[in-house]
Amino acid sequence: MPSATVENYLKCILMLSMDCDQSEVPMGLIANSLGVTPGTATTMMKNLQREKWLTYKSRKGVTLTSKGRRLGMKMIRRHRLLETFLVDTLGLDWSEIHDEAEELEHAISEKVLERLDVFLGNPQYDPHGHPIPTKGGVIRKLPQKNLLNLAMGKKVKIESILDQGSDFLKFAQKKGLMPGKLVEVIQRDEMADSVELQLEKKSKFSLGFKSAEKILVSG
Amino acid sequence: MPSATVENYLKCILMLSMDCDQSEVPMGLIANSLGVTPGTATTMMKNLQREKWLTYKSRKGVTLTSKGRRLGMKMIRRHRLLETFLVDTLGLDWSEIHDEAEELEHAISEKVLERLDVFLGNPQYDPHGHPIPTKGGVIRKLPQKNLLNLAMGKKVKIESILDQGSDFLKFAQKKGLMPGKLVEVIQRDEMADSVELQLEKKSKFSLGFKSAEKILVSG
DNA sequence: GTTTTTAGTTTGATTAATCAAAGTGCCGTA
DNA sequence: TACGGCACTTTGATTAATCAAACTAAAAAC
Repeated sequence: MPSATVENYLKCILMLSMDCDQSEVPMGLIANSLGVTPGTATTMMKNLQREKWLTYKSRKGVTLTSKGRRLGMKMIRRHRLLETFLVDTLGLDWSEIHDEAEELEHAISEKVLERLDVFLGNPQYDPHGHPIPTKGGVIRKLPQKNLLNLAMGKKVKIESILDQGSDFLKFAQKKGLMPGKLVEVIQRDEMADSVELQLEKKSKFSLGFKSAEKILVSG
Repeated sequence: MPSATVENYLKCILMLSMDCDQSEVPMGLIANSLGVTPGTATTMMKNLQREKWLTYKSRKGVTLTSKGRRLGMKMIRRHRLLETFLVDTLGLDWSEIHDEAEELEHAISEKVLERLDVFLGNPQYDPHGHPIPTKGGVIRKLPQKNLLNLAMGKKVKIESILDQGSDFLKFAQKKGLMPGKLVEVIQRDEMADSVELQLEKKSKFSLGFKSAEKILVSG
């Protein structure tokens, strides 16, 4: 059985390889997103390679093996199903569930997870709009469009929020930036580095480029 | 934050002190019930003493401090609420939930636990009939009567099963020995070391003394 | 094409939890 | 009161995960 630490490394590497969209993930990103020193990451990569979770090329980065990808995907599935449970069943706020799921995902067994999946009605997306991988490890793609790269003056539907931080999520909720809501970009100011938004039945407000990029939309 | 290991030691010591009904718990019992060597237990006790979870007297045993008792009780509460959830909500078999809860109890936060408690309707007993401590750490006493020390020829209600082993629980379920069921001891054979039982709408069967002692009853 | 910077690697040490095996204190029996 | 045996303690070693800090390779800047 892989330790919780191993599970975390593999989930992290899989997620990084999914957004960078290239299989070789550099040390720096890994160390940074797990909050460990670069030396720790290097040492760990060698151990993970020894156990065939990934292949490691010195000063290049790592690539998951299929065994590694499978475990990483399993962890994402666990995490997102747990988040869904915490919000839908227990009624927790979507800004406070990430850390809870982060712990529980290492403790829940396959059997309990599959029961939970049935209990929740086989949800496709978690409360933040992130796709939940199937048991077999298949995951839907996220939309490419966001509030920054989008054509102005068109009403679109919010699909997903790419930030797990409690502060950002609290803010997003207050403003109504949640999956399913309709929104229109009514202005874009390159100098001010911000876009102006209009949500249905809400007053206008603006969002910096960096934040706007985190809101994925469709339609 | 105490580690999962510390949580396990304290829960174990509290449970031992509750059934031996004397505060000083000897090393041997602890090492044995946690499956570690005596040396490991001794070393650990010194560390736990350093952090004020208990007091340790060399070659005598340990006594929990109130801080230690509080944590131990919290773990029992978590364990039993989780078992209740696994059976009542997810529909797992009562023989397979102990080990699942054993893992989850270290990962669930206070906040999630209290939500779960509300969701389950503040249950008083877990699926095996064990009392669930309150949030404040108060726990009901188990009945003293069991199928061995009981007067014969009297119909009594099963309250609790004192064995977490999957095999025994599967057997008990098959025979109908579950909390709430009515049972009568119709014979007792000292030589054969067994009692003969009659459950409502079931055929007679017999149980060894050791097993009969594990079935607590009332009435 | 050097030099500087940045990213990554190595090394030596630490902490928590464990074991095996050698050592010790105590209790009961003779 | 001396002896044996059992319960407990000590010691030395191991494993996983981590860090700080010294080191090195490769990429960027000049």
